[in-house]
Amino acid sequence: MSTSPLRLSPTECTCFRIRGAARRVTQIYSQHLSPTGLKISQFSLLGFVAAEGPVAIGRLSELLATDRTTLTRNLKPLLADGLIERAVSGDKRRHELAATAAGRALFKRALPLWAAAEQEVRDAMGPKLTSDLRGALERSMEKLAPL
Amino acid sequence: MSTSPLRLSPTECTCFRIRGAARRVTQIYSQHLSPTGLKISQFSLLGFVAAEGPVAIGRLSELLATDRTTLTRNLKPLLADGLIERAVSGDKRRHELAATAAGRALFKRALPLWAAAEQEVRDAMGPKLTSDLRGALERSMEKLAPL
DNA sequence: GTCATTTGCGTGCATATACACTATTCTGAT
DNA sequence: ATCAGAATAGTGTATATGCACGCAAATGAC
Repeated sequence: MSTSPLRLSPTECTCFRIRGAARRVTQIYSQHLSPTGLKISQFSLLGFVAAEGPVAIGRLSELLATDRTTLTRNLKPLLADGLIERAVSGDKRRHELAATAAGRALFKRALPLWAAAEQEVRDAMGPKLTSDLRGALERSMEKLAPL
Repeated sequence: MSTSPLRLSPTECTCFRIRGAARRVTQIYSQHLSPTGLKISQFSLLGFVAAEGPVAIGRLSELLATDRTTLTRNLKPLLADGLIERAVSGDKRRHELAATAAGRALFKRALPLWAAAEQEVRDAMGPKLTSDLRGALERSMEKLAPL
């Protein structure tokens, strides 16, 4: 079910564009979050673990749309810093993850900094573009979800 | 010049969303480009170097909206594979980069694979969402450009 | 109960990303 | 001519990303 023909110009590459935008946005959030020592990925990861209670890596992988093995490594600094802890459940293969008290406290401290980053982006782009971008991203993720 | 108040839900984080979409889109392009041995970043990098003729890293950094030091490392495999070569110009600080014949040939071979990836994304998302997303990304990059 | 299969994870390897810092070269003021 | 400062690029360190592969535990067919 092919659509219209494509203008062959790698400068217009959707992948290039979205990666560039991701880099730029990441920088903005990183600057705001830097006082906490958390990277934006760690902030998201910690937030999901805190919200989902004890959760296995495989489940997190689905929630975050991130490769399982990537999460294994991204968890390392958070485990080392005592922000997240693991426990084994009945199924000894499964490694349940939960936020520690320190982890929840740090996330709470980071929340306003995250909000400031979000606001900076919103202020720079304006409310319409902000909502357009988020809508397009959300719909794209639905359409592009792996089988 | 603050806009409307913000709903405090990291699940709705713009950065999280755009990074997730970038991951997914990157996977699609990578699969298509894999026969060439080029990653999508390398494809873009090679394309820009080929198009811009001899170009310095600092200039590439602006064109690609990527940190200069990131480019230094991303160039390594391309230099090692003889796809790009460096030369010193009059200014001995500046390292001019140019695509080799092999580099241009490989890029030419990669182009249809890139186009297929672009088409797959377009087919999955439909023409309207594709154009909406690209428009939003383009405008976002303008608004978020660093000072 | 046994064993092939499935499931859940971690590792090895390679690339991508960027901040802080360093080294070299050029430029302009004196 | 000299030298302070700007311009250009690389390195050290740390995280992010995912594919191929291997390992152990659970499951199901018999």
